[in-house]
Amino acid sequence: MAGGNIEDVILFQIDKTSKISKKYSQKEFDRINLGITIEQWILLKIIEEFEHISQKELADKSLRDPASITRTLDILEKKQLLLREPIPNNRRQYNIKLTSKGIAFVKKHMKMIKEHRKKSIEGFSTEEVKLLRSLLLKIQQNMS
Amino acid sequence: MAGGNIEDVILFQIDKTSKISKKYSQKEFDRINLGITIEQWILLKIIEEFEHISQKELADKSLRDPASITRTLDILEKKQLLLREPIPNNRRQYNIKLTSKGIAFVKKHMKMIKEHRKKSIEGFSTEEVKLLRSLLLKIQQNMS
DNA sequence: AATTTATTATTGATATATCAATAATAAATT
DNA sequence: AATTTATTATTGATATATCAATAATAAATT
Repeated sequence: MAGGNIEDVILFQIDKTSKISKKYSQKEFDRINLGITIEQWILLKIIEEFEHISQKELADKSLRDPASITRTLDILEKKQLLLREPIPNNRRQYNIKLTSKGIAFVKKHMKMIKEHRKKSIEGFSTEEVKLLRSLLLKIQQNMS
Repeated sequence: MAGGNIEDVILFQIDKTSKISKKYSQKEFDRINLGITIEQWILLKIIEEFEHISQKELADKSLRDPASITRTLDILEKKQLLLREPIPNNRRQYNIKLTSKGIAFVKKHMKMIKEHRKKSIEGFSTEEVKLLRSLLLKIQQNMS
């Protein structure tokens, strides 16, 4: 193994794996004219999980910048998939919630998403998945 | 393990790991006023490895879009770290090469980059690194 | 209670990501 | 050799990423 080859760098392979996987899913999204991006889907999914959530929490959970969340929420709000609900006695935050259209949207496409997740670890043993997860968490700790 | 938690999704953890690592490196870049981004560094590194390379090849190796490469190269050319060298008898491609300033730049900061790579897999056995790499490659194949 | 500090969301600026369209031209085909 | 096809780099449009600055206001301190 040559020291100078970027393909030998684990962080490069991690990024590459993430890019390839996102491209795969985005192509499937486009193929069925889903009308949203991967990043938008992830936000919808997080909101669905937590029922209601602030923009700050969304930024933290998705590891994105609050500014970026603001803009993506604008898009999803325009698509009527979610709404910013005012919080009584708190005029600094909103409760971000899915609309009924948003809930139906997530429900409708969850099966496809689960297939992508499954496909990614096809041929893996339970042990391998566990090990992979623990190694990834270890890197996250190392870089935090 | 609940089925509905996005943190349990391997692809999510892979992306998270990549984001955390990039943020770590970018912060270090900014701390020493390096003046470039991670993406820009990666291009410089690939060009350094291959000595000269076309934009198409750069796009393939970095898994980025040719349009994105065009724009990032404009920035790096303005910084005088690289140049687009015309190829005789080929007016469609360029040879992308580092300038002497670019070569010196990569050489100067390579030590820091190697420290980041090392830090990411701190506490890993040789076996674990090998296994992690093979699992990542397997996911890449699954999603290709 | 008044003042100070910290937090949240937004906007502007700049870089990156991706698709589609285009121009130039190299490569393949007839 | 002339024509067709494929490839490469670029530009425009739109989405995302990040930092810095800002406004609003909640929380903490005096």
